Amino acid sequence: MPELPEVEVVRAGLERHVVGARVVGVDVLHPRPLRRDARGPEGFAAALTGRTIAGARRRGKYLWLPLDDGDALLAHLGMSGQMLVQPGDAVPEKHLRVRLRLEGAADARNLHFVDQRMFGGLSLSEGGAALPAEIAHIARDPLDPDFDEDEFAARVRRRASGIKRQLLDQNLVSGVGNIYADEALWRAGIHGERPGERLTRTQVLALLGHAREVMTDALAQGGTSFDALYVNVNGESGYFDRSLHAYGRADEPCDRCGTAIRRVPFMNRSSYFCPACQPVPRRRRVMTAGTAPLD
DNA sequence: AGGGGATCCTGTTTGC
DNA sequence: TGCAAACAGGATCCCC
Repeated sequence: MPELPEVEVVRAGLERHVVGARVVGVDVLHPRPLRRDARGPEGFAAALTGRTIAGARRRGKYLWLPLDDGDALLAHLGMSGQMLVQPGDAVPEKHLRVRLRLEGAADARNLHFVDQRMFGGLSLSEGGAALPAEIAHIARDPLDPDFDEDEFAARVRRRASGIKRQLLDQNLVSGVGNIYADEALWRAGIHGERPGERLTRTQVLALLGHAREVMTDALAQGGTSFDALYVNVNGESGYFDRSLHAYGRADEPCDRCGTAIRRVPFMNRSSYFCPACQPVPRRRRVMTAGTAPLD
């Protein structure tokens, strides 16, 4: 599942392989990944044809390719999206959804948007070269030098919402997904259901530091594919096998204290945590039906 | 307004 | 063996 490190690997690969290329044709094999583009599949294809890719940028889990005229091709990988740079005669992947035929870059090939589950997508953003308006609401990510830690801590501490939900709120901080959220919380020794307003500023900043660290570590390992011909991301960076302490480790011993890692449902997915290192917050007293209200 | 749950997708895994 | 349910989850939408 592409979170920030995986998307950054893709961005770097695109920068290397497709910047300078001109789009000479667009083949739309499935309309769904273009649902965010008001032009529709045909309009998207027509509008993109003839443009030249001028760069490759990223914010959080979004990436965009600025075009030479100030517009941008905006992309999100969703959960299963891939951007593959392929030779012109490549056999289409099973889940190939959109193919950009390229010409003119140093090693011009075709760019394939492959996405099994199609939570991801592409769109053409008018005037979006610097920052697409469609993602203006997405916060900076922890690896962005302009990320404002003080503001982040202040906002988190103003909300009653659980800290994991806040970590996943792309309006507060971007790039963190379910996996790295659990890992950062494990490293910080904080339970994801702790209300933001009950954390100290120091705790929030430490947690943010752990999130940054776990993503930097993953990036360092995923970075080995920078030189690969194909820009690829499928969540199998190798990082997952070696370095995860919490995510996906239900019933396995905690690497820090040996207590069995627990899995609980969370937002239609799962949260993993160590019940000893990350104690479940005590519920505040709730009025029960039989309790007389205070006068 | 903030909080929290539902929804979209498809392929794989698990369970009866 | 076969079918159905559960599961994976980023972003958005909707209701309270």
